[in-house]
Amino acid sequence: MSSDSTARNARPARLEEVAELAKVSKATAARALSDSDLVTPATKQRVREAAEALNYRVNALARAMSAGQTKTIGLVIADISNSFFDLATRAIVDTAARDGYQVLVVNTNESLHAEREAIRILSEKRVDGLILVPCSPDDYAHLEPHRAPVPPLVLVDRRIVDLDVPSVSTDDFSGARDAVDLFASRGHRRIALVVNTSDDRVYREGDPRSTLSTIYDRVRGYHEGLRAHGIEPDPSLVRYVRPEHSSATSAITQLLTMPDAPSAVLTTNSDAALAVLDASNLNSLEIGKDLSVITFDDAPWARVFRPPLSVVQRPVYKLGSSAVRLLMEQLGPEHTLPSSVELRNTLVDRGSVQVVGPPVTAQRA
Amino acid sequence: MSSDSTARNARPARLEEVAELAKVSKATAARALSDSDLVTPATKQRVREAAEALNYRVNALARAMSAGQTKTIGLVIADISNSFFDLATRAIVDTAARDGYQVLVVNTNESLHAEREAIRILSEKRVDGLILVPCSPDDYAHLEPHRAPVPPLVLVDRRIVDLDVPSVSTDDFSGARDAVDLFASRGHRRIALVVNTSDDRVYREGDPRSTLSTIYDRVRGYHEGLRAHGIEPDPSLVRYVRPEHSSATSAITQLLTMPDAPSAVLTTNSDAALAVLDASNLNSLEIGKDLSVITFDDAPWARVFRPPLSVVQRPVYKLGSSAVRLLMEQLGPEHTLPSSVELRNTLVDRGSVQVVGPPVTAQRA
DNA sequence: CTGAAAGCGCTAACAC
DNA sequence: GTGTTAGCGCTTTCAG
Repeated sequence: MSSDSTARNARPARLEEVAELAKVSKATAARALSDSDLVTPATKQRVREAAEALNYRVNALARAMSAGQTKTIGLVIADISNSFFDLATRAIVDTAARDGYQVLVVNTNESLHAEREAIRILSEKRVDGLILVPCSPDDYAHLEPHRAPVPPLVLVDRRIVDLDVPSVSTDDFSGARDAVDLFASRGHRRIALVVNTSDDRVYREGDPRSTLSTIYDRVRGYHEGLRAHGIEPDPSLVRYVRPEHSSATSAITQLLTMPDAPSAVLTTNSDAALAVLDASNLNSLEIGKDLSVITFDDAPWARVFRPPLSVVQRPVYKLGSSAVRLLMEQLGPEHTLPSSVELRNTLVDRGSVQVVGPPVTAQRA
Repeated sequence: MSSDSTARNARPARLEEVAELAKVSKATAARALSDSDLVTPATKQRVREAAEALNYRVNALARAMSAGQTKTIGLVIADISNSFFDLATRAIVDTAARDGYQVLVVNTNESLHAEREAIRILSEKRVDGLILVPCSPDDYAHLEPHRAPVPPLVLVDRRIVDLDVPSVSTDDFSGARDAVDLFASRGHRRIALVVNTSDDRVYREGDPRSTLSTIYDRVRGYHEGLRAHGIEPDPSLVRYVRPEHSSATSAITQLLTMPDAPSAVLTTNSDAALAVLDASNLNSLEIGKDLSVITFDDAPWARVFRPPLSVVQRPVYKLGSSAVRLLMEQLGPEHTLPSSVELRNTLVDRGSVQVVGPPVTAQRA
């Protein structure tokens, strides 16, 4: 039944063939298909029918070559399957589609080498722009607009202090501070912080260039929260755990079973929270009773858990869609370099923070 | 400090410029960069240095035009942010990268129209192949190799009965049957099935063409499980809920509070499980005690939940990587059309299925 | 309103 | 070994 012109493996029809069938030139055919005013309605009609008959599809490669744009953006993400990045990915894919762009996704798995490779490949494929979750706070030579041939760029989630590139992030300093404030106002004094990261470097006060910005902000916010309540920071209450669930669980077990163990834990993402819940189970600690918990990121299970988990809700979808918006501004005719955006987090107190003493109010500086 | 040739917005260097700088022809330059044997080591060196100096990046578009392949595959997925598809996406992106392919991702949000558009766009962009989670079991004219100019195709997760295209799926019939078998062997007789789908159509026995294959298989497996234990199917125990959490929760509340309510529930994915847990909370039903639960898909939170959830574990990562493998076989020099693959599920009994009567063994037909 | 032709940057077949 | 050249399929002046 199928005509040869459309059979499998048949080279798809070219514009020239459409033009021939419609008995016009390539130029006219092209104009007709792009609905140009310079073409007679009758001619347009003939061309459209010819295209339809041949099942014509423009070759976007050829178009991109002459037009100078691919209508494709690159997304370089640190870990797609992270419960946070997957929603962001979706936001980016959907938002970009609305603007007529498709998204070429590369996963770096938090490897700097992979990041460099990804950028090279996406540059070669001539993406019109790039959205990137950088994996290092201080190794960014490959991102410098003036050194490498990098397409217009937007950073998501993590900022890079010395790099003059627009970024979209969330106000994690306030998020962490507010979480600690909630703990302290309910009487907690031994408040732990579990930082989930595959990066080895730890927070160093006043040195935002050596830790991922998300981590830096959260640790700083944590300290600020303690300070506001006159609580002396105890380094042993801050733990860095790797993303692998098992290693995180054992590190946290150690935290929860140490002498003078914390009564409250703030975790930097929902995977770390799961590790805390797991460790609590293993050590027969009841959440919301023996141990209070707040986590960054409102995973779908957080509100269903018993007790429902209190969280620092980050506007993940908006993070992604804003990134696309910033990129589109750069791609627009204005060619403006947009300024960075910091979105607000929301502390949602659901039930995993118990009262252990009389209400306490912070003494903000 | 930056030379003009590499400054921002400067058109990236072309092969011709590299050739000029190295004082050779384009052809030689091209051969040198692809490390061909036909070039003197000395010449190679010169060309490489020239390329380096100009920060040369091949234009993959131009290469694709003459080479006839883009080294890009398209991924058309029904819902990226679904806890199941995000891992599959990652598997596909990672596996493809290992074969030197990048992935252009499009989300259809379960819309047939979006699916058709996605395929058109990806065809235009000349992807070498396509991995697709189809959103309809019976509307597939746009997927027919002999009707439309569709690139080599592999279906993931969902099969289409009458469409001769390789697919990768999991053995969900057995998964559902085994789950019901476990329930029944522990004495459950009122066993419900909660099907999470955005498709309106319901299961019709013997009609695998009108329901998504994943749903068809699971309902059939559920029935088979009941049959093996001599339990009469009760239509009121099978509920179709839409993905939106709130509507799912209310539908499930209705199920759990009806007269002669089920003592066990099997859910077709982890989102549905969350809705069941939520509804249980709202109605003060304790999981593993008042209500037994098994769910498809081993979400990260399932084993941390109390009691830990028993699940039908699907090999999600392998689902994705197998899809890439099947696609690569089609793209290979052999041009073989691989046969479909069905991966095995694993029933993991963790603790959300209680014993309500004496042990019972199935009477398999 | 329509057509002819010059690129876009690369690869590969064919000369030398 | 290296150079020349003809496409790949489209868009877009520039002529008419």
